Amino acid sequence: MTFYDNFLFEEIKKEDFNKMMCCFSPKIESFKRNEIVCDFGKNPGIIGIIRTGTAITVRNSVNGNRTILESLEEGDIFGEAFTVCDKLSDGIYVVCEEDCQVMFMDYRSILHPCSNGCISHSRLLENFFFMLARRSVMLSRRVELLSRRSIREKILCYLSMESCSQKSRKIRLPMSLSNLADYLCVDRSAMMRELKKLNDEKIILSEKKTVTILNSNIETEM
Amino acid sequence: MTFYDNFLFEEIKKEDFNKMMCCFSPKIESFKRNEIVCDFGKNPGIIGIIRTGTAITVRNSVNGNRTILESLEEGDIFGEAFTVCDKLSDGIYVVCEEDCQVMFMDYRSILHPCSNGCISHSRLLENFFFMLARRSVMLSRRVELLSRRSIREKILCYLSMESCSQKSRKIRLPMSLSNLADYLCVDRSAMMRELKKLNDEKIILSEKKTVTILNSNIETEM
DNA sequence: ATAAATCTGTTGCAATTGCAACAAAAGGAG
DNA sequence: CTCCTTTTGTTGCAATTGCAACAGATTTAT
Repeated sequence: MTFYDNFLFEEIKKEDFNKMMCCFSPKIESFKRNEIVCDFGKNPGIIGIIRTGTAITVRNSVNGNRTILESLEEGDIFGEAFTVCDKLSDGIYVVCEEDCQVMFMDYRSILHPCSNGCISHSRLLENFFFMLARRSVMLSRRVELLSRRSIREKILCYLSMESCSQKSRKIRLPMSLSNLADYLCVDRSAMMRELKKLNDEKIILSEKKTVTILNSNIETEM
Repeated sequence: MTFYDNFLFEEIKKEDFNKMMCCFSPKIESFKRNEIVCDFGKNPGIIGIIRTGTAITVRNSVNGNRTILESLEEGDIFGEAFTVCDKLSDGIYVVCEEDCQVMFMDYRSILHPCSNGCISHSRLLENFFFMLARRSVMLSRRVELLSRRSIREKILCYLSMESCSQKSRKIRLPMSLSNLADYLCVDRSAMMRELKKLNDEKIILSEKKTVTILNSNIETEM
């Protein structure tokens, strides 16, 4: 997969792409597991696109809690939403999970039509818009999840969402249980305890990274 | 304020606006306090713009918890992020706070250039993009807030954000304390208790809807 | 192959939080 | 002004959650 294959350049001709690249002057870098891809505290206004590999957006607070704000995969875009209040971007990083390659660009070069008058710029804008909309949807789901008041509700909400997107009652967890706890913003051991309870009550059946929803009226319980 | 004055139509000529309105076939409706402006469960794919008044996006879960997902003010746009998984839009409503007037449109009519070939459609798209970006930022902040593990951290995070956007240590709360508790997704009485503690510890000074941050290193405590 | 690191699974205990219930204050409607 | 609704402020108690600390399993690195 090349950067050209990214959804951002969908329906844009190769020559227009190359022309636009000159306007954007993008930087391409590679990262290994656990390396810091981007420190928002130091790079406000930057936009990155994951070409290969995976990464996570995390916040490390001074009292030692690590929170996973987002999971990033091939083709995902990051950065455009942390460009408001510098203070709040502090402690937020993108960290490489599986070795990845990333393209960095400046926020404004996408927004403003290039002086070269690249013909496909409006299409680019539209694509970017779609990506933002998708991101907005993802964030809404996240808020939806985090607004649940108890660990049980968070787990069930998460499973319901995954079940929905995986189109099956049998869900394969896309991350480790430790990371899931960080994602749900709860204590890992407390989450394990709750998972066990849900198993005992025969509401779910979980083994390793596979969870099956047994109780059919989960949606109505949330 | 007319709909034409909305940010969505920034830099779009009045005649182009009128022409586009034919393509969008928008519906304009008025609402009184506590009336349901929109039920996402019944209207997927709809987009609304608040012309006057205020509203909130809430989710009523069957076990009686009410969660405020968003506050909507004049010029705000809602709906575009709840168009994924129908099941999850269930129980989510926009409810009128202060009497308001709303314009409803179809999501797709903005995305796709009208067949009439309205000249300003690309500008409209760009404006819509900005609104989405702003929304994305807002949701990120929300996730940022809700990912805090304790009530104390949530309060301090909220105050820090408000202080940042109000550019002052003396903050005027834009909602009632009851609504703030719903916004932070915590029990109201527990929040009151924590507010009292913060006052006792001289970290904040709160009286009615005015809160002053006394301790200067709040950011580092989160 | 072996060591090191990470992840899973458990538990007791303490702290935080939610719940229920109430009284007082404030705000709106007639 | 007076009633009625909403909001604020409090508290005891029970339930949930986080913390700390393990041991075993699994994965990754050398």
